[in-house]
Amino acid sequence: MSDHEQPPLPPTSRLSGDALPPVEQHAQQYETVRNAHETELIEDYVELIGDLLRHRGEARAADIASRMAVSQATVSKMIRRLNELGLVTSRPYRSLFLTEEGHKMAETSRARHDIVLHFLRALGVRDTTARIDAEGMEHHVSDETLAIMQRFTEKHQS
Amino acid sequence: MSDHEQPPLPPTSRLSGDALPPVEQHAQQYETVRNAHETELIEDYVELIGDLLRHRGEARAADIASRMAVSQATVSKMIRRLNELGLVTSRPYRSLFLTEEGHKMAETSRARHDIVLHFLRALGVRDTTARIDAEGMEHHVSDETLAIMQRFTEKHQS
DNA sequence: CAAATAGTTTAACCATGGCTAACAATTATT
DNA sequence: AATAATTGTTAGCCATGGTTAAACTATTTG
Repeated sequence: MSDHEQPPLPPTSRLSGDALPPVEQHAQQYETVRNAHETELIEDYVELIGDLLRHRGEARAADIASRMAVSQATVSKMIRRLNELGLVTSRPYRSLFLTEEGHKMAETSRARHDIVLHFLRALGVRDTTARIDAEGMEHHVSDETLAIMQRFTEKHQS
Repeated sequence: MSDHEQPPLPPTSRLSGDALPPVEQHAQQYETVRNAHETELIEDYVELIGDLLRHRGEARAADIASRMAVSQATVSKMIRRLNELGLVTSRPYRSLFLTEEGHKMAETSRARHDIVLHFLRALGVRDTTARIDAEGMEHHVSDETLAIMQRFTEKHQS
């Protein structure tokens, strides 16, 4: 369907029963996933804080806790981490705010999230399902794939 | 804990700058992702063991370690867990084998993995990227989306 | 057959991200 | 203003999934 630059597909378009990828490539796949996992949660928190600020004007720990379905203690601990990472500023009993860097991360995450979500809907996935899938998928979609998803969505939007 | 967010929420499908999903739905999204993470690694190991058995006839800890880019100690520990979970059988210093249940999990994972991978390629994603993305995405794609991906791939396969 | 090498396991450690329970501070109610 | 309720923090616990280093087993080879 896509007449975007067709990548030069390797000679072997492998089917399921095919050879394993070479060790280094295989290893790199798993490494990429592990690295994604490290930043995933951080990004989720930052993205949510950004969303809360945008829509509610403030981001309180209690809201984060209920939206993430996690205890307040967990959120509190996480906020300390985000603070150490220079992503948020927080004064006790006050709303959180994002630093410059945190804001950038939130924007990037939200953009990525939206692209995936809209793509899934354009594909024909039901809204509720699309939201759940997007939440999980967003951290594992490369920029290359993201670009393709975006073009696809634009094209298939009536 | 109680939810003091009362603003009326507009109907679902709107664009990025829009209202947050209702708390329960939002919470469920994150919960689903957390649950996926719990089984993800297990499935990756089992899937890899299945692949090694299929292609190499045996699955040694050393192979798993190098393909996962992880230390042998980590693999050893993980194998113990898989054992406790009734997914593999292992005798010390011998090749691993999958139990009935392990085999089923491996098959399911591989099928899911293949659907995502083929879908990405059909979309126009380059092979190397598709492999990396598929590895990360496979555990976060619902059955509904999976079915849609499969149909898409069949249709767009030239 | 003994020794070297390769493979496997164990022990001890670390960071992460959950949890509960107890406490502290703020805000709301009466 | 006093008290109640909500919100936030801290401390201590647990499981997971990594790590290195050392010990043990199996296999290969001189």
